[in-house]
Amino acid sequence: MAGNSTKPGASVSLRLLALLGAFDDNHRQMNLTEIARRADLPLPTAHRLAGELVKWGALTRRTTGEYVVGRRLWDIGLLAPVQSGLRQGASPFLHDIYDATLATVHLAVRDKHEVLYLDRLSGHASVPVVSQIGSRLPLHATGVGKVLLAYAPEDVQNHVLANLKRITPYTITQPGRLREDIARVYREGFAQTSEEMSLGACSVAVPIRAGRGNVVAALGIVVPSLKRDRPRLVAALQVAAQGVSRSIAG
Amino acid sequence: MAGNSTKPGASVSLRLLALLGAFDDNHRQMNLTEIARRADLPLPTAHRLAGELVKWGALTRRTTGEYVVGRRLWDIGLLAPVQSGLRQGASPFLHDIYDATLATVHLAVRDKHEVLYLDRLSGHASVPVVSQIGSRLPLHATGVGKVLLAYAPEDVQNHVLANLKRITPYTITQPGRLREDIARVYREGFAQTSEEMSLGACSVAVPIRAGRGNVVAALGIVVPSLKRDRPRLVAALQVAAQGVSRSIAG
DNA sequence: GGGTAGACTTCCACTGAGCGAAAGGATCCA
DNA sequence: TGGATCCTTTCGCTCAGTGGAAGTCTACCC
Repeated sequence: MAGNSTKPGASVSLRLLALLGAFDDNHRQMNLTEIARRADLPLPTAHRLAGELVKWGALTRRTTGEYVVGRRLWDIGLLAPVQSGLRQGASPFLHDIYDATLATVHLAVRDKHEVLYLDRLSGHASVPVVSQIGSRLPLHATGVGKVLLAYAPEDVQNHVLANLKRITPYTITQPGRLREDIARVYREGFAQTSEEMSLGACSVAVPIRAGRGNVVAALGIVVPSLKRDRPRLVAALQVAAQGVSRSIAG
Repeated sequence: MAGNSTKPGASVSLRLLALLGAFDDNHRQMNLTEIARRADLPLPTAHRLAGELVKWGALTRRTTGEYVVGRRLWDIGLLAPVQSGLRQGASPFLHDIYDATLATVHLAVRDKHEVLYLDRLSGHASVPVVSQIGSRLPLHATGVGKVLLAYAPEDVQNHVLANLKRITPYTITQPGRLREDIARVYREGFAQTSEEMSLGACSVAVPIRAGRGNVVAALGIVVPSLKRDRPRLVAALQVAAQGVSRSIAG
């Protein structure tokens, strides 16, 4: 850019985007100093750029001085065709499952080596869960994640199996055990977890297939405990998954 | 910016943001020429900037050459605290209404002189409606809009009443009639429309209040026709709106 | 009330990043 | 073959952007 930049090669655009990229799931609200640090920009630069973003509506500045993502960016973000066909097709079936089970229901896809949550339904009485629409969680510790992992290409499986991070005491961190687990998922057509992602939460999930069998997404629910409910939950999920498949095929 | 710009005063940031701003509800997918025209940028400039946005993930380029909003922007947009308290608090109640009525359910707020849809539920059998999450519609032609208008400050009401655009043959375009209508809404606590926004769709809506009475949002449903169902629908909505109020207060 | 620390804002001289007219491809259709 | 439409690249000019430094503001402590 112009002038005496300390980092020639970084364009204004990149700086601006770096500034936006400083926001994530765990940093939804930051003061100027923190943004500058995370975006790796000098403070005056961050100040100027953030000011422009605020003026346009991409960011909003709270009265406390902290910055948050603005409504205009929310607007534009919603225009993204992030699986919009899948999401729209699946929406009614998510309700159906919710009605039948009153559990938190998830629709997720694999994004590289993580689960990306596309949609989520939860009611008055559902277990509190960490996932939010748009958030990403590890493949190996969630129900939908295990499903997506079971049907993922081998290189993805290998990468994930080589990096099993412990999240709770019950997270599966031995590659061998997880490999067995996802082989079972592949055979039986559903996955389950027991407090592997968060204590007090168990989950069941099934694949959603498009056309001639390839898995494009996963449908799952989170409940406080599985006990003898599992067959019923799996059945409900499988019926719904079939419906979603038909819906996105048409 | 640097160089021989034809429009001194327009910073890179503004150009970049103008490029993003070219996308809206009716322009989710555009070729380079159209983006350049809508953003009011020379084509080579648009090309360069769009390239940077694509590289970062703010836009995605389809194989056809058309640009769409990218997943990364979707991600970041979802971090916006756009009434997230309201949306989370209201979500279970939207389900309740959906379960009770099987109609399309809306949660909306007023954004300046328009309705902004925050959330929407619709099922297998719902009437097709134009609204989407994040979209804006006129205040005077929708159920939720009339509610929000009825409780809006006088200057907003005046502005809207002075600009009543006809959308269907049944849209109310006479200021006098609409003023009466919203006075009735204020008195009776609910609004209705009959094919004023789209043919074959009627709606009922009620206000959601925060704390000591001020209206912060509206809850509405869309059905093919009202007939004698109205009292039942209004009752369901009012119960849910009470619940939302309590939920966001706590 | 003086001192110190931390975060935010403004200033300004230097300069290379960004600009866009123009030219060059690519693709399509008649 | 020739025109139409869209996309991509080039290149020399120049001013928008940069960030160190200085100034402001608030909070907290002794």
